[in-house]
Amino acid sequence: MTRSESTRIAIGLSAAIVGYQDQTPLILTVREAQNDAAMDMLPFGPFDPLKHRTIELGLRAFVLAQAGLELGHVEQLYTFGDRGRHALPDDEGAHVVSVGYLALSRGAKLRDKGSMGAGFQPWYCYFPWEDWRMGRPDILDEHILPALQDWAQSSDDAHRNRLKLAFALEEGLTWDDERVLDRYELLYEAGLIGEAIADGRPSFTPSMQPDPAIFGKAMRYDHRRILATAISRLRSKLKYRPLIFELVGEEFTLTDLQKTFEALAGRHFHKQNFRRLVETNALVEPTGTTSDQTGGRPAQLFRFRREVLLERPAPGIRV
Amino acid sequence: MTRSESTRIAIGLSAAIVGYQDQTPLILTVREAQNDAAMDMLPFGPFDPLKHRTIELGLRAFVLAQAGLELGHVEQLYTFGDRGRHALPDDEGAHVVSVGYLALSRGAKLRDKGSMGAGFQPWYCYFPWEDWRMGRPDILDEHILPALQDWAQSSDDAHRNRLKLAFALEEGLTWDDERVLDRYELLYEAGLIGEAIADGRPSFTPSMQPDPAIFGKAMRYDHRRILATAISRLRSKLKYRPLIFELVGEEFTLTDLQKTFEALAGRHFHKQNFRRLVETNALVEPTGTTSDQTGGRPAQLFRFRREVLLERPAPGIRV
DNA sequence: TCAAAAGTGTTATCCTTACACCCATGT
DNA sequence: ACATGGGTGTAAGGATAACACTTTTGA
Repeated sequence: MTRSESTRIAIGLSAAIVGYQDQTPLILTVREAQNDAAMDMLPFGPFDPLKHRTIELGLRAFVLAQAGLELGHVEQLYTFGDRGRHALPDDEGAHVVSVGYLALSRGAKLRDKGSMGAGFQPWYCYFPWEDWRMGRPDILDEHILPALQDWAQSSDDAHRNRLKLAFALEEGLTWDDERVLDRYELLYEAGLIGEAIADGRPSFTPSMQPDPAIFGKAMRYDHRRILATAISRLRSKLKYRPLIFELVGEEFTLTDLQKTFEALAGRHFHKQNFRRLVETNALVEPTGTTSDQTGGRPAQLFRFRREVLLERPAPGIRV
Repeated sequence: MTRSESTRIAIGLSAAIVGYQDQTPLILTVREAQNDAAMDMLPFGPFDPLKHRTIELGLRAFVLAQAGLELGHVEQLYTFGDRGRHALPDDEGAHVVSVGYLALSRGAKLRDKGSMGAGFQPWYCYFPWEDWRMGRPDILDEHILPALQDWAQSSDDAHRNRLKLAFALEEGLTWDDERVLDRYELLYEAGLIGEAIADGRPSFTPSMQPDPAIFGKAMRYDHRRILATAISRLRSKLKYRPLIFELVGEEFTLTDLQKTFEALAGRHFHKQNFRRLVETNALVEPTGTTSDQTGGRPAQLFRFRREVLLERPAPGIRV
């Protein structure tokens, strides 16, 4: 109950900053050379309560300073305090608690190929199995699930059941786009991804480095876990908050909007139902103009009806 | 990006530990004498990463040491890092980041009247306007809403709209039992509750101390805000996770279960619909025995079907 | 005239909500 | 007999999921 015995600890901030361009959800990563390969991380930095009144303000400031980005919606994800969570290169015995954030940013542009430093990267290159827009990914049945099943065989019931639910392995279960974190954690525990090997976990297939085309690109520290948390949260929140409008332009066609939504959710939606939901919830209003950039019939342009925020308790698109 | 420049900070843990007895949701508070009154706080203490591998383990340990309680379900709520969040009595310039937790505990017993120290207290004595089980609380229309409306009159549109949504002030809007935090924050911003006065906020009615029978009992620091967050989270989570079974005994009647649920949600549910949901989701199974403690027809006893956790992706009771 | 994409009408189904009613026990 | 609380059937209304179809442009 006494406060004075507290240990002094360093607070780190990690940010999953989401953008969107050309039907591709993007995530801001910092790329670093590492013995003739490259390693990605999320932007992260210290939180200094002397300089910033709240953690969120600290985050906005360091992202602005480091990447020149103004953030829109920002929300806290989770605070990790694991001691042996990761070995820091410059760790002189500081104990680190790290606070993860999700943020949205307009006008993101894809990183130049081969560039280092900060840049936006398609998020599915870290989670290829999460993109079902071209149908169920082949890598699931060809590589991921066999490897996971192998591991589960020699594991316990609890693991087998988590596997069953997270990957919808039984008749009657359906793939839940929100379970990104569950699936990532299972892959980690099974020792199938780079981070597990880096953390010195007993790997089930220790002989080979996991193929990034199958198991995704590894990230430094636990940053891919934070990203998984961010995607889970965003996919879930889109259903009851109009966050999607922070990623499209001021004016957009309904197809634009749907494509953006589908890119984030990683799956397709029924066109008519999507439109009805948007209309029923009064989320958009026509601008009166049309766009002929479509290739076919020109599309009506819409804008976000900001007023919904004042009218409805939970405006979103639950599909 | 460099870690070494981090400021050293103390990490505090605050826990909202929920129990249940006799149709009353309880919360563990620590009561302290304060110039011939008493002041309640949540149990809180420092997190020491040298002693505990994760924050959650640290929390379990300090609750066990301090209150002798074994916790069931534990989940993180939010991390606050406000500089001027509250003045600590023994603050020698330490900057505090505090991590809030929600936890459930079986077998809680109501605090002895007048006792000091740790004990379970009905949570509605901190939020009397949140208990709608005996109908819409009179204090809302008689005191709370008039005071809030007064304040909103001299405030801006954003405040008026938040007020409208949080308290369902218009035809077509319904009281949302999950918006506990929204409502608390409005009362705080309006300067209507004790904490706002303690924090030196400009009070709208500075002349009188708020009546605890109307505006609830104040708590130390921002602990009532953490409790509001906990209630919001718990009410929401009950709808898709079977947490309710951590608060009832091994065996229970369906009416017991419903009463517990209603106590937490702060409102009544349709008996048949509640039962159908419990049955449809296969959450319980009959033990085959009956209880004649009921006063009327003896009731069948049920137990939680643990297997649902392995079968269904999101088993809960959405009413 | 055809391809491409926009945009719409309608139905079958399920889930939610609420009504009204019956049942088994103690006093 | 009747009060008390346990326990159930069923119908109305609304939300959801999917079908197939028409419209408007550019090439």
